Amino acid sequence: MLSRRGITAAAVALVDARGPRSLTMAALAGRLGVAPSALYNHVSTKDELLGWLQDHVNAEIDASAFGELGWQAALASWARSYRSAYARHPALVPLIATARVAGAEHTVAMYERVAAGLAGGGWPQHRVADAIVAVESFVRGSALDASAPEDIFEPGGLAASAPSLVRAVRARARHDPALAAFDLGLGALVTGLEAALQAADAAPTP
Amino acid sequence: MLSRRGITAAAVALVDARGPRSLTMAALAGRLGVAPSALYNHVSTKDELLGWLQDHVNAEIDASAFGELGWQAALASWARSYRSAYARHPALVPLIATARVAGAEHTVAMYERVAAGLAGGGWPQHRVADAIVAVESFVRGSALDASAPEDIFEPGGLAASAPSLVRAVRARARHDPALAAFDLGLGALVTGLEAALQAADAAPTP
DNA sequence: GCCCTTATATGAATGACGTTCATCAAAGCG
DNA sequence: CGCTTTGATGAACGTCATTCATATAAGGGC
Repeated sequence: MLSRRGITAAAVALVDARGPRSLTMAALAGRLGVAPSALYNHVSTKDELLGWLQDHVNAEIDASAFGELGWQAALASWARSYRSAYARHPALVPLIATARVAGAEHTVAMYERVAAGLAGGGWPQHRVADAIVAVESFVRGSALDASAPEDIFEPGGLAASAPSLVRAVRARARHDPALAAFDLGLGALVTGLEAALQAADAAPTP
Repeated sequence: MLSRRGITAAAVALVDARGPRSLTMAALAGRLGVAPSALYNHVSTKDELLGWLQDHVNAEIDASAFGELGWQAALASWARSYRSAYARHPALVPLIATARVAGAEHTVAMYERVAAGLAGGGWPQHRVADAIVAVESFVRGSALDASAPEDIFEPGGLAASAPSLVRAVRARARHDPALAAFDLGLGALVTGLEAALQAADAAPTP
């Protein structure tokens, strides 16, 4: 029988195997051996299904480092796991990147752990959400970048007008350049957040 | 007569006024006083049109601070302008965030200026692209965040299981929290990148 | 001024796709 | 053993991107 779990798993498998455009209600039903209309007894809309997919991927994110490590290392560990989860399903990224859902079970649980970790690590209450959003924005943007074609920076016919860009792209690391950019940015972000926290401690606002 | 310029302008106006879902080839043609099939004499696919829209928004981004200011301030200025451009068209974000196009005129020109600015500011050639991607990922992620509904963090029925999250959300700035998160993250990113550059200068890699 | 080429608009048609609905079968329960 | 509920079915609908044969108008060479 159909279930949220089974539908979600089939959808993920379908997208992983055949790409984002192949996720149609008909194809999904086919993979489940069922008529398309049968899906609507369990999910009310395709957008809702996309929300399920997002929460399913978010469930793979490991935020357990909070409590074991300092907030800096834990935040970095969370961000890396976050990125890995999306990198494991690159074809899913364009589908779920723009679909943000409130109240999804695993997603809320993840935020809770991060928020508790930051507050416990000394972050002032009114900056916790901002810090989460900042890091999450970076991770999601990086996931988007990693799921894009690799030749994004190729200037094509405009190469002559963009010599510095061409030089920079040529000098880039050949192996997984998206990951190199992520590591650089994540390290910078955590370093900078630590500096911001210390500055705030020195001159606290009521 | 139809032109790329006119089609792009009409599409942007349509999305700004009526939302992303309203951008259909039929609606766009209607706004231009023309039959839908006429559009295909000028644009070969809707995806290509989305690429035009992205380049059009990117054309609004101001990267002129490079050369006038130090790379840190210039990078921050560029990022802020980047975010503003997308914030001016929030309904466009979900349409163009995932559509990355290589070789778009204004986009390449923008990258060129940033790459030249970073290289001129002392960045080693092989890290320039990574720095650009890191900042851009953050900005695009932030744009995605800003275009999402504001109640994303509301845990709904799961509030009882997420006390730290609820506290953090309640303590957030009431006025434009997405901007507060962006400012925190951007400041941190630039600070951290400066530290990374200095560390690289101290121990250079061949 | 006339023909020919080229560029562009048109309207009808096509094939996906998401979604709805009346119908039907099976399972659980008294 | 009948009733109710749950879930599956197949046909239908409306929307959409895209194609194509056709028509029209403009421009250039003679």
